[in-house]
Amino acid sequence: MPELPEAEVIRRGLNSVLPGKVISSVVLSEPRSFVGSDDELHNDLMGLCVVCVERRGKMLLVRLVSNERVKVATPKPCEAASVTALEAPPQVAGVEADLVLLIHLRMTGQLVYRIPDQADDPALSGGYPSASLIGELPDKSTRVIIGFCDGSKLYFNDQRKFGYMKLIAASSLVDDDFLSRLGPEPLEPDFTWQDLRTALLGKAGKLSTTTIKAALLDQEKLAGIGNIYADESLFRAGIDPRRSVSSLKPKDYQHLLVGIRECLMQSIAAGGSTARNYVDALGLRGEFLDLHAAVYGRTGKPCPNCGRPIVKIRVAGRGTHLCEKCQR
DNA sequence: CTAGGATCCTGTCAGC
DNA sequence: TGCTGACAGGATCCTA
Repeated sequence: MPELPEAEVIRRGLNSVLPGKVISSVVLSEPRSFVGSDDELHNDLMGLCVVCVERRGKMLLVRLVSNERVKVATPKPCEAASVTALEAPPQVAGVEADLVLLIHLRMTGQLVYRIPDQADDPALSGGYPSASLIGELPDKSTRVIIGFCDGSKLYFNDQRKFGYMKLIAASSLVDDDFLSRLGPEPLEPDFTWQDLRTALLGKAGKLSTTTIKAALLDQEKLAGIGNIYADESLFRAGIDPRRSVSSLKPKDYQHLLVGIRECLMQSIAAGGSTARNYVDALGLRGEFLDLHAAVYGRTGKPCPNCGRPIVKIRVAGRGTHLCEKCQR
């Protein structure tokens, strides 16, 4: 399911094609997929020009300016070590982006960018893996279609309608219910294991009885980790997901931070991951689960470390995979 | 403060 | 073959 690495892979893909494009049409076939559609807010997208695409946790942010005549700055190249979003708002011809299209894919959302009559150009697509990534669009999972002046289109598909788009003023980003409560980014270069411990212990501090699995999934404590990377990170760190955050030693948090970073970076490099065929923003199949997953989706298969069967249990209301020998 | 469950929604799959 | 129920899990909301 789309987590931080999937969002980042999509962000990089879209950021390589969208900047400079002017929105010429918006088709909304599922009102609940666009927050504020009752007010026909989506009509405000018309005529806006894309500045850049950023990411915060699992959320994508498409920055837009209303003046379509402005010259768009060249998007910054992506650097593996720096995937930070919400940096200083980009300047376009001296004007800050004034609107932001927020996109959260939740569980089954996907974004597909298509250029008609250009079979040579690979379609950009990413998110939840389903045939809609490579099939004819729109289809029955298509919720929003954003058309651009050059004829290209961005499809927002979402089988289960949990994801959403939302248009807000750039100045209101700090007030957004979701964004304003998000925890720190684990891939921030200066994010230390002490920061990780402080974040996961939360408000209750050393008295917290929350399980480490629940804490990792809590976006207010740490941004971007979902079920797959929580399980994989804990395996790499050798930590039992049922342990409480307060029982973990400094060494555990050191190992955990390394595990989290390794998982996320490997997945981004592999083009993301999902339970089935994952197609990244360049139309390639993501390979994280195939190549690097040790426990997720491997119930009953041998632990790559000790050979004992991976077990699946329930922790924090989620399916949780672990090796009971290697994780203590 | 926390845990746990239900909720949103649809597609898939196991079992009968 | 076709039905039924369980399951998938991101985030929110409610109850205990």
